[in-house]
Amino acid sequence: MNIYVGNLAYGVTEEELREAFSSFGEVTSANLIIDRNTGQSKGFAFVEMSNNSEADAAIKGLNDTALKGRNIKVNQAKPREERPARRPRY
DNA sequence: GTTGAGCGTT
Repeated sequence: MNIYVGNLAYGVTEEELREAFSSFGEVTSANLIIDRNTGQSKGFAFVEMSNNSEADAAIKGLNDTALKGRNIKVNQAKPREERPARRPRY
């Protein structure tokens, strides 16, 4: 179960996300999205949990709750969009 | 400041 976490404060880390979600169940992985160009957080992240019922509980329990001073948005993540591959010149 | 990456042809 992949979980999308948006509206994050820039100061939030993957560890903090993992801790927050681990209180609802086992966190398989936490992935805080960082802009590759600026090196700054994009303000959202993805948390993967092994048990989907626990994940659902985490979504309900953490959605729209304060984290580092900002209310986070938690939802089931959509499949990552495949980026257009750059192709060789004709 | 809300849906992810990087390799740098996948």
